[in-house]
Amino acid sequence: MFSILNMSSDPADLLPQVRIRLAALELFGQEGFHKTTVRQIAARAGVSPGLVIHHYGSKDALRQACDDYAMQLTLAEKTLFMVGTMTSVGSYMDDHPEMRPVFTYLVRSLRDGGPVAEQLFARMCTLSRELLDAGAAAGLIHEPSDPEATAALLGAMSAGLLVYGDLYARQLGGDALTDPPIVQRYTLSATEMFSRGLFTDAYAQALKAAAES
Amino acid sequence: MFSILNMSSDPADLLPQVRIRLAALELFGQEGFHKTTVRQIAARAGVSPGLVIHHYGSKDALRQACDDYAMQLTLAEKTLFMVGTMTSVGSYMDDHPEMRPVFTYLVRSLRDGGPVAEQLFARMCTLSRELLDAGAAAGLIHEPSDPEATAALLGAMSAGLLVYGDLYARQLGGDALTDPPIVQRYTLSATEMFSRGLFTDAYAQALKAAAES
DNA sequence: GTCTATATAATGATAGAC
DNA sequence: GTCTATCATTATATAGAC
Repeated sequence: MFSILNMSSDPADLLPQVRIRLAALELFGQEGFHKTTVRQIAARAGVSPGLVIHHYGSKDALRQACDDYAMQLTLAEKTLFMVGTMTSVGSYMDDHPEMRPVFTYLVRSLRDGGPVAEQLFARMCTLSRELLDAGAAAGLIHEPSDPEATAALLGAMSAGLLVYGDLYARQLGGDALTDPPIVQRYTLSATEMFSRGLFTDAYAQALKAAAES
Repeated sequence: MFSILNMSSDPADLLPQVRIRLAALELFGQEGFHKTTVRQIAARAGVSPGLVIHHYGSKDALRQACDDYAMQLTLAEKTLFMVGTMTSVGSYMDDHPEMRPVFTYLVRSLRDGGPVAEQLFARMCTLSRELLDAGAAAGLIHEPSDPEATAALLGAMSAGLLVYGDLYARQLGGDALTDPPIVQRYTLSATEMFSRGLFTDAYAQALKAAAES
């Protein structure tokens, strides 16, 4: 029920508990956990500092609530956090603006380390592995000799692009990874790198021989 | 002069100023700037908290001193921080154990963001570009159609491997990226990915056509 | 449930003796 | 240069009125 009334875009319609959690999610994501104070969260949520603690017990427990909330939301979104689908993050955010703070929060968590980062990273590796297997089955991808290691490598690369997307874009004279000209150059160069490859055959064989010895 | 006496391995031989900076470098690198307190730094350096501030003026200025020190040391080390040479980091650290805290500090800085992270990232992109050009000139590497974007992509991937090397290794059942079995699997899978490529020709052409439209 | 006011602890930084 | 002692600020968390 209430499905028609759902999703009011006015924050004032939300319960204080929820406003507090959303405010914390935004601030933790933008400023980091340690730099964010309970008072800032309270101010942004429009409540008193005491109420923040009253509802969540402690600042740490509030972070846990944000972790749970963010992970729950992204478990439903399989396509996020993959190097191959990185370019579609921009349009996804345009369609789901309410997910932007969640995305920012998770990227920040990935940077800060901790349990959420481990979960996210493992998830990115699993997704990479699934895409790898599906692609191989469909004849789109050469089956790697060590799929597990290849998937983990793709996971680390995806994480790097997620965390350093802005620096990457700035290196190319843009503002964000989701800017159309940046997306274009990213897609073309990544496709090139992942198809033709970088190394010539002679170089690859020399490297392989050296590694196996 | 004093070259023969140089490099005492006993921390107690160092000036308090230097011990303080080294202690801060280690703690900032391991725990992060915000979580590290002046008192912790003082305790590790074996001095009083007051002396830390007396020598460096403020905690922020002390961080700046660590930044300068770490960057100065790595400017001399061209080979560090490259995806291609990632596997040699382990043996490099074995030969230069005094560089390990510096390495940890820089990886932490890369995670925390800020000016040092930007410098490091830009440097990794520049190094990637140089290796790309040199490899192309030597006939080891296919010249990319967009070398700048390709170098930036390699920079982001390198950063990801640096920051998530431990998670990558754990995903493969190891402890650290520098463990021999992990190095072996990394090298083989990366060589494969960067030579034969992942995508089949048909898939690559389809992707390229979609991106150019 | 929500607020105001406050307790308590820890922090960065200072002052002054030696 | 170095220490001890302390200040002033800020943080989380609590207590009690409404």
